[in-house]
Amino acid sequence: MDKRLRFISHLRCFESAARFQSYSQAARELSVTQAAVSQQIRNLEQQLGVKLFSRQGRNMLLTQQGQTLAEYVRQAFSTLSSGFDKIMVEPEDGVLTVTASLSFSSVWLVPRLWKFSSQYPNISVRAVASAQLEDLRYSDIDVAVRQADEIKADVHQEVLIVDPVYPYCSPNLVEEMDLHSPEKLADCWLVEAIDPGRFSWKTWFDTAGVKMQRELISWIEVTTWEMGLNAVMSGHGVCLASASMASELVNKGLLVRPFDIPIEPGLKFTLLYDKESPKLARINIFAEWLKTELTQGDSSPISVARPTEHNLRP
Amino acid sequence: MDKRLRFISHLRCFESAARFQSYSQAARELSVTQAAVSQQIRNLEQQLGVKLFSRQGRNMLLTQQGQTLAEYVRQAFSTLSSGFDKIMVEPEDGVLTVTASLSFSSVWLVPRLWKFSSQYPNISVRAVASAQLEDLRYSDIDVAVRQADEIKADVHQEVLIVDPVYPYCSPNLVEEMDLHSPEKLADCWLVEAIDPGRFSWKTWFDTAGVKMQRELISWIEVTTWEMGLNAVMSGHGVCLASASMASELVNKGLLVRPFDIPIEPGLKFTLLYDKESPKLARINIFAEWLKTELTQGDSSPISVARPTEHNLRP
DNA sequence: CTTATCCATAAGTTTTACTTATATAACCTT
DNA sequence: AAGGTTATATAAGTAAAACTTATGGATAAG
Repeated sequence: MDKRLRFISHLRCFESAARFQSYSQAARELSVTQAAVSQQIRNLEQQLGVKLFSRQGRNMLLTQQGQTLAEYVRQAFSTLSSGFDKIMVEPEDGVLTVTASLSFSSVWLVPRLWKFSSQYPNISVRAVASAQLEDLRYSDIDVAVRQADEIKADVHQEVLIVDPVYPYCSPNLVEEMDLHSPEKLADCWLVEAIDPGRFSWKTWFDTAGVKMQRELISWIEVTTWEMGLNAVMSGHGVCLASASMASELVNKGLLVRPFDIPIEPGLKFTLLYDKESPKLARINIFAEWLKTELTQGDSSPISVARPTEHNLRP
Repeated sequence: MDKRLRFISHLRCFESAARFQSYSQAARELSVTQAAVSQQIRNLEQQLGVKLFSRQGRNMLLTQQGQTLAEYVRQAFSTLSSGFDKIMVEPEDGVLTVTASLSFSSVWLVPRLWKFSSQYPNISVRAVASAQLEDLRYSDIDVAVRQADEIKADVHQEVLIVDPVYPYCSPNLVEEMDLHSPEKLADCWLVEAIDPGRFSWKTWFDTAGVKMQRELISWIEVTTWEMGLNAVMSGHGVCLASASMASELVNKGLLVRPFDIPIEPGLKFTLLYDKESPKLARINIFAEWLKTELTQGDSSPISVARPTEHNLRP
């Protein structure tokens, strides 16, 4: 056993710092402080008796010897990763833990899980609702589905669909309020998220070419898409929602889309998982099913206003 | 950065245990306790979620997955060792620290270092005398020369010579005591080490075919070969010493070998160094010089009794 | 010149890796 | 069968390593 392998744990810091040429960035990657990285590398240099980095202002450049070692370390780490991959593969069958927002979980995912289960009876899906993205690398959660324009996470990301966002309300309200033009919406209660971002009623009215006077409208504020949908389903105003999320309710005749005017680009649905997960086989099956289900789920609305001339849709 | 590399330091225990199929032997190799190895491997198995060993009575057999991982780890470690080798090579020039027994250091090595230095002026040798073999892997000592039949050490060993052991005394004593037959030695003071092992006067007399009566002989006990040589050099009796150690003194006419009857196999001189030392180039130069010097140093004695018929020498 | 960013270092804190002690099982010898 | 030896497993305790926090110095950019 090579005695120099006693310092093997230091090599993680070394390899990361070598790649970034920066201790701070290495520290971020490894989720430790800069000082920890600095000390580990100093320690490694002392033990090996070799100077691996030379400081150039704020950059840590590799010495010739540092470059040589970095190459070998990279190769060794790659070999180890391959070894781990080889022994850590789980079969397709088994449990899969999926996390998504409360809205998506309750409105979309959970109502459809029976479909997945009947198609893949040997895969058991456990749904976990969470407001934030959960850790996918170091926790026991395997897959996440999130709705956001950009997700900062150090895992694999895959856009499933970009879901247009339309107004939705109960069928009764369409008749009751005679909703045949976008302007008429100003007479209704409008349901809006506390922090809607791009998916605000203002954005929609702009898209529809209608001038909105916020102070003349009655507002209902909600914290989740689900709450919005639940509100309008019982006749309380009109809300904005993505087509997929509303599709089940529309299919059941509980909601209609009064105007076929979307906010686009719509709501991005992203699938996230750890590329190094031993459950990759299982995750891939779920991902395919999810993608299919999301794209097929956008069926035509039962009742909808015709497009105006400046907003033609195929 | 592969998150599974967090467990990289556990892989030392794993690889050793895999090779030995024994935690105890791994523990010995790594200089830790069996319990430490057991816990590290249990930890690794838990973290990876993979069973790596299965117990068969007193053996720890690798599972299929354990075997697979062991192969990858071996390969990765080999790559790292190569990397270390590549960056840790020192040039031929520089300092070399040599350890040897007090006797060899003072009687043989130090008096000859000027020869090495003039031949290799860019290599500076530092001689360290020690009663025991020093640690060559984790200390700053590069090379050891020891005299012993068997040396237990986890480093590279190379027999330099097997040096015959003869009686030596001052030239005056040969005349004074008329030492023309081995039997005459019983009338002299005999110098012997406290724990001579194979190199006792009894062994020599047996070799010479002379019956020794210990209680009729006057004894001087010494702790080192050097002390013995110093004693007889000043006329105090006869001591046993290896040819090389005595050669300088013989050449200078300070000692003679009264009888050309050796104890053989003689005293084994072994060179030891760490095969992974960055100073290998330097060590090899020193080793070659040492070997040459030791074999050339066994010159003929100035005054010696002729061999008897049952102890002919070429 | 000021501000921001980066690494180096010392001191303190937390976590990991180790040791010791003991239990259990397997193996060997008489 | 009994007794002794050898091997690993585990719990509790200890020591060492790895980390954090705080601070200083250097550099780069505005």
